This record gives sequence, C-alpha cells and structure tokens, in this order.
Amino acid sequence: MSDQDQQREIFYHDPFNDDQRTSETLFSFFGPNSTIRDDSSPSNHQRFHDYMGLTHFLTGSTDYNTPATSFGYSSSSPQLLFAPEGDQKPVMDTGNLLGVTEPTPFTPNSSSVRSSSTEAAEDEHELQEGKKETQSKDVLENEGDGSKKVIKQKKKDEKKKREPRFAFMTKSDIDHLEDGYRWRKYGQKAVKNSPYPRSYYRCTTQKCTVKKRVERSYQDPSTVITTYEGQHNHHLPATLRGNVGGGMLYPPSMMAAQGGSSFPQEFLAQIPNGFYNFSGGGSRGGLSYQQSTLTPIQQLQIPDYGLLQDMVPSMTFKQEP
DNA sequence: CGCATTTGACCAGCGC
DNA sequence: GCGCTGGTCAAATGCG
Repeated sequence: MSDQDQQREIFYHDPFNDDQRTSETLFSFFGPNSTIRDDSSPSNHQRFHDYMGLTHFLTGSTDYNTPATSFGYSSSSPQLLFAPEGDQKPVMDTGNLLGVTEPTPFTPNSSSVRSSSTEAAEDEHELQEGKKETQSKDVLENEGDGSKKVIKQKKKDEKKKREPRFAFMTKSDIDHLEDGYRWRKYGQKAVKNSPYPRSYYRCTTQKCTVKKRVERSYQDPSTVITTYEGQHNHHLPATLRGNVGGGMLYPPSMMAAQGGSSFPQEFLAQIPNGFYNFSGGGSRGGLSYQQSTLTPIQQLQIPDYGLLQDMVPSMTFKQEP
C-alpha cells in the first residue's frame, strides 16, 4: 500500500459537499472557534441537533452506547473518523485533522476512492463476519451439493448485513484505550507496510458481539486508529476494575457526562475549544487513574460542519431500519 | 484456577 | 489457479 493509500485511509469526505463547503472549519463545533456552548446562537442549536443525528447514527439511539462510551471515556482524544457503513460510504473523516490537509473527493460507489485499507479492511472484516457464521453452518448444514446454492445465497445475504461501525483516531501512547467496556483480545495481525500490528478485540459481555480493531498509524506512530463494530447490547460493566461503569477511568471533567443518559451533549460540552488530546491516563489496576491532562492538538483542521448537516440524516436513515 | 493474551494455523475474498 | 491479505480460531501460555 502506498503512502497515498494510507492517507486516503483516514480522510474520507463528504461525497456530496466537498466542492460546496469552505475549507476553513469543518466540524466547527469542535473547532478552535467552537461555539457549541453558546446557546444564544440559533445556528448552534441547529448544529447540535445535527450532531445528535450523528450520535444516534453511531449508537443506534441507545444512550448507553454513545460514541462517548467508546472514545469519550478513553484516555485519549476523540478525533472522530466517522466511518458509517453502507455502499455510499459517506465517511466524514476528521482523520485529516491530524495534519492531512487535502480533502479526498468522494464518489459514491467509487471503489477506487473507497479503497483505503481501513475501508477495505472493514469490508473484509464484514465479509469475514458472514463467513465465520456461515462457516459453521456450512459444516452443519451443507452435507450435499444441493444446499450449496442456498449457502451461497445465505452468505450473500449476510454480506449485506453491516454492523454499525465507526472509527476514530486518537493521539495516545496506549494502544488499547479504556472505554468503559471489557474487551478480550482474540487476534493480532501484522499490518502491511506498517511496523505496528493490528489487534482485534471482542466485548467480553455475553451475547454482545461488538468488536473493535486497534492499530497504530505508521505515518504517525502517536496516532491510534480504533474501529468499533456493532453496538453494545448492555450497559457498561458494573464492576469494571472496581469502578461502577468504569467511571474512575475518566477525568473528573468528564464524569458528569458519563452518568447522564444524554451523554453526547454533555460530552461535547466538556470539550472546549476543539479536539483535545487527553494525555496521561491511569492504571489498569483499579482506582489509581490519575486525571488526564488536556492538550490541544494544534494541527487540527476541522472539517466544515456543514458536512454533518447533509450527511447525518441520510446516514441515520441508512443505519436505523 | 480462571481468565486474558499470544501466536501459528486456517479460511475466504480478491487481484493478477 | 495462485499468492497475498485480513480476520478469526484455538491451543498454549501467562498472570493475578
């Protein structure tokens, strides 16, 4: 994979609006001039409303499964690389917040544009998902040739199913960021053209099929790319390392948000002046999590929030049958 | 002892 | 058809 490919991996853009939007501040409510807290601005209300669309897309509208539970609680910054599923793949990516500047034009149904490793990997992953399930089914059910066609069709059908999935990038020394859930590592693979392996995790909660992949960007080793797949069908583990809901894992400034059901708003409100890099962290041992420090990521280029306005409704539509 | 991690093997999809 | 690749499995191992 070329460097270009690697870069593509982390900056998909709105397929419909790249040519219409200003290049200055995308995702402006996270930006340096963020006014998300300014309730006096009607436009901000609108922005907020739209963000909730995004949130619901990500979470399937389950409060306990907000993106915040995935990245807000981590010890690193939520630089959202929004990777919705579906053929259109309108991936809004703030991955280029990390110093990548040129927006990548997105053409719906354009496999060439989609051919990032992340995207491809996700597709691959999804295929594997269907594969794995059908694998056993094949063994159990496919005794004769007659059923092969049925199995194939099954695979096709399953291929269409996509778990809600999103990715984000964080600046962190820690590969596997705490997010409040318990994960079991079930695999690790070397990543092509990268010295850093990709790790595969599965939620340890029974009947929860959520998975995540964690890999470090070889271009920026300080950047961790985390991809979540699926939605938790449970709340945060009650006794996670001695902390209810893993609450102690997060900086006090984030605590208010965690307890509430309307976390996304509060979570966002907790992030003043754009994306931040939560450095510091804590001990896995239990209560010894120290308060994270916040350091702004200077090289951020915040995407135009207008992207969201146009993207979210359709994405929400796609994701919530 | 129970649980998590490691790691080599395996499988299927894809491109050539 | 073959090789490459990503994703998963599962036995072995480590750890508290």
